[in-house]
Amino acid sequence: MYNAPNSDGTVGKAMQVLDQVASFQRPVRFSELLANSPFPKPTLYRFVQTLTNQGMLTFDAERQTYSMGIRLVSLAHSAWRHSSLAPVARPYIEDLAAKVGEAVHLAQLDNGHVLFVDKCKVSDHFETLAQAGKIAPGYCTGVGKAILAFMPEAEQKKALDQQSYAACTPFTLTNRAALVLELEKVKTVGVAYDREEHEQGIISIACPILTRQSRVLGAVSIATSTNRYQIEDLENQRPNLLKAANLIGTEAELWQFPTWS
Amino acid sequence: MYNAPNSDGTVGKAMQVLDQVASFQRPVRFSELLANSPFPKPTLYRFVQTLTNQGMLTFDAERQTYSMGIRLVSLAHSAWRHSSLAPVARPYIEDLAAKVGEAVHLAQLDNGHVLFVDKCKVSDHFETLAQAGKIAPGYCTGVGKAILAFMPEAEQKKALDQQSYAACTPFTLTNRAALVLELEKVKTVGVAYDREEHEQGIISIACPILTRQSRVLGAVSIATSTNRYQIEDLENQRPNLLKAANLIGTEAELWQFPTWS
DNA sequence: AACCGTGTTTCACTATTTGAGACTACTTAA
DNA sequence: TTAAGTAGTCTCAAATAGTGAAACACGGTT
Repeated sequence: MYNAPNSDGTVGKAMQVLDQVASFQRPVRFSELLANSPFPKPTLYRFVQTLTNQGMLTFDAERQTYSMGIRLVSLAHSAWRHSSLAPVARPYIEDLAAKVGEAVHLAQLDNGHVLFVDKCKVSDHFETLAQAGKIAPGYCTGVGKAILAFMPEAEQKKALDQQSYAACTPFTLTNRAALVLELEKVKTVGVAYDREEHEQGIISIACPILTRQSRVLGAVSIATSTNRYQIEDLENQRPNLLKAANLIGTEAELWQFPTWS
Repeated sequence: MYNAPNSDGTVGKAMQVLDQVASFQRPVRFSELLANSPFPKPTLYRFVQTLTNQGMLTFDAERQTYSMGIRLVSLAHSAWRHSSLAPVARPYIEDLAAKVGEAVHLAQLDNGHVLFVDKCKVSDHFETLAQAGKIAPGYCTGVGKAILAFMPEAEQKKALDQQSYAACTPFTLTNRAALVLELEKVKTVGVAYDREEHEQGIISIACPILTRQSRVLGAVSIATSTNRYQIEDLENQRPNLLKAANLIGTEAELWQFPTWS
């Protein structure tokens, strides 16, 4: 997903290795990495060593396995605090979650994929950290469609090319044409719906977070289960959702001008 | 802090640049970076370009500023899930926080510095993400001392060399000898106290999380303010703290976690 | 028009990366 | 016990990628 067609140098390759380790979702041995690696043995070996030195990976000497290093957690702390909408949006999504009594998601788009940067659910607050950082496809989620619909055309085109259009559920839009049509509707209506397109039984209403210049920063959504509500019920929350998105948008804008206005 | 005495190659330098951007705690212009950089202009320029391509940094074209990229958030998500104590410890520290009604911290040691991987505070649950990833010194925090005291001698020596021994408050132990003495006490007593050594008005009781083989994985602490309680009051929570640490230790072991050193 | 401060590009020079292969250490099979 | 196998580490000449002084482009000031 990140491995650009033409890599940029040694650093790019190292990042590729990082991704690879991450993709295993568990501690991994050198030989396992090697088996799925485009790099020859000594090259991969050096990368892994370097990354370990740097704290981007950690090596368990007992088990001879590598996993993601905690330096990443600390770098990401910084990223989250200073490059995501989450810190400014926090009070608003909390508020919204409390008001509607359902899960509220906050997302940004990252290379065509929806990155959940925060989540707020009244019933169990502690799911938060586990969810922030999660990645989902853009073409079949409410937040994804909301962001895509409001992107500048050139960027949108690029992002649309990156979607897989795999059928997550029977309701998923599985081709680009259908998605484009849907996005047009989203743009005129102002909100996007996820009608069980990503996960069966889960629906959501999402709207983009825009600056005053109509640049899309991210999206907020209210998600719920079909056991409890239907799309029509979510529709009732639309004013609340729009208000929250609007507040976040204006505040984020202010926050982007720290000293020099 | 991470830039090993002798850097490892291009990748190491790139990471150094990442750290530098992170250290600004805000979007930063190229020239600002250049001013504090050991690298000549074009070199730095290329690094910044590469890192941006890779999604490790993001560039705001309007404002001409760089900040940490959201790819880091997604990589860190993986790190947090698979290489930190947090996921296993979560239920226990929540439980502990609820029982004692004070903030509970969970930390690991990373290159001599305490990395807070989780935090739980009954009054406001949502501070969590903002706190996880925070870095504090090892020599003047409860969790830091608890971890240091129980480290294998060789590693401990290395970690002690990395402390700055700066006086955060009038109560800080400001030299290695004093700290070593304290650590010995900690080791015999089994818990460490932070007597306003890091921040004035903040005290804590901390204890290490150990495996059955007495390998130290991290530490938990209960922190409070001197406005409400004294060290003696925290002492009463000792059984609860030890029990939680013990439970986390055994559970973490089952999960077969890697070492961090 | 001349000047200055950013940010970007060029290009010859050089240091780093590269990877086939050799080597070690440890495990399994005979 | 030795032989064969497997995972991990090291070496070194060749190739590549990184380096940075200098020069360029661009917008804003004086």
